[in-house]
Amino acid sequence: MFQLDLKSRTSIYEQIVDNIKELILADVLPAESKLPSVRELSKVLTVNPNTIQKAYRELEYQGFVYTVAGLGTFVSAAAEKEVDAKRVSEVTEELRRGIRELKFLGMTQERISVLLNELLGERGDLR
Amino acid sequence: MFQLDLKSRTSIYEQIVDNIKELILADVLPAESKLPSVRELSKVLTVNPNTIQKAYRELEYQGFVYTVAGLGTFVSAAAEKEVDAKRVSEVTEELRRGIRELKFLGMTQERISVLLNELLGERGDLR
Amino acid sequence: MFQLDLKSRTSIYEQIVDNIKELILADVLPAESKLPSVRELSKVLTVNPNTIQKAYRELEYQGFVYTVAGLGTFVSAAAEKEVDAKRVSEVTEELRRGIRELKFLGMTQERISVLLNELLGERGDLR
Amino acid sequence: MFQLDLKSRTSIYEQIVDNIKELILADVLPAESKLPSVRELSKVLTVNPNTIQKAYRELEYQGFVYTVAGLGTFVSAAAEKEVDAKRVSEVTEELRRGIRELKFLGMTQERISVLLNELLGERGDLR
DNA sequence: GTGGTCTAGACCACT
DNA sequence: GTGGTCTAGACCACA
Repeated sequence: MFQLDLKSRTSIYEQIVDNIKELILADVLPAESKLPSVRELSKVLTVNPNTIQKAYRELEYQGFVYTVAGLGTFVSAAAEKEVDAKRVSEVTEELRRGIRELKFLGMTQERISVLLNELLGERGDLR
Repeated sequence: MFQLDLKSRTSIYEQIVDNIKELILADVLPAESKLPSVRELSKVLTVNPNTIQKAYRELEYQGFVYTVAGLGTFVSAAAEKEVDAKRVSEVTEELRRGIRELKFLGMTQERISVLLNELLGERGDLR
Repeated sequence: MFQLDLKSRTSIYEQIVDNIKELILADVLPAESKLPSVRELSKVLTVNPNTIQKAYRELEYQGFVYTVAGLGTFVSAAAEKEVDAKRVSEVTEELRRGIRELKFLGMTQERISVLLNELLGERGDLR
Repeated sequence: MFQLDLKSRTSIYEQIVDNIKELILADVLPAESKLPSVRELSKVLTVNPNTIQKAYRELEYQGFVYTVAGLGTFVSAAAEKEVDAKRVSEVTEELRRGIRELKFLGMTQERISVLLNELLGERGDLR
């Protein structure tokens, strides 16, 4: 399904949240499709079930999935996709900092540009 | 100098790191200028000296400042050394996350591309 | 595991760093093996947990171990990443000092050269 | 005379000691020649006089110089140059560690060899 | 004065 | 259980 990077400093449950969000947005997991059960995903990723639980709860809180007791967890229909202007400007600020830091570290503008295009292109099939 | 948000989920020392990096990158703290002493900043921010020191140490690891015991902590000259590959890959990872999140938030690849080019152009005279 | 010399002029956390590096380099602690937990080692060495953590953090900075919060600290695989230029230049500096000191001590350049070649040859099968 | 590297983590007085030892061993400062006065060197290096004092005291302790009150500090006649076997083996151990670490960091044996020859050659005119 | 280290002990988040 | 952060307060070495 996807891979975890244990060496990353982002916590495991957050990585799971991010990856599943990505899969949903890329339509690999379409609306109303069923997510793997907690136990199942727990085995696949060799991760503690509690950690999966936490990730699913977070996804639910963020409105990406909903849970039906006894049946499983399902992808929500796309509805809440208004662009959150506030969050956008926050992330923009983060990107600004990152780019500034790359300049500070001595990368030329050209190399940064190449890098950004690569990053943008990754899984760039989101339309 | 700047303010801390004690309610924030980012730790105090990280906030200090971020803020000081910001000041350095914006050239408010120019190269070779002296940072406030650990004890001084500790008083100003009403934060334990150990916490300040942790922040300063982190800034040193990231190459933003250098320390002379008995004298103080000073801003490093930008990019005076070889490009720090490790730090670059860390920042790259941050940018990757940011770009991904903009996609989450519903921005099209094209709009993101425009945004990135704007950001890259700012103060583009660093070359 | 190893012993500390409280009378030494090198700080406790540095001694811990050095000792663990030694164990890793000698493959006593192989890649992916788990280090003792902070609290555990803290008890064994009768040293404050903060001190152990400082040592572990330093080892992480130097690329010898990685940390997963909630799981533990693990030995990194050797040279899995790009050669860390920063760390290399630090070690180079240490070597420079060592060679200089041998000259101080009266060894001729030729004898030093022989010595270095011997050292380089040891376990030369790493290539 | 020589330069200090404030960014180095070795303390200033230690750098001074090392540099002067080097000058003595390279015979730039021959036996019985006079060292610059504390005040003089203090100005040249823009360093606190106390720091110079400390360096001179250390050099005296190590037998490299002697001080005549009111006259100045002078280089000792070379006498104590028996190779200190114990110290040699300590330094050798440090070099062994450093070389092992470079291997760990992914440098090939050949590159290390080149590096060591460079280091050995620096100021290699010690005979 | 400066930074650096260490302890004791508390609290939090993640697995 | 794991690591991570923070405080309060002490002591040391260097400039």
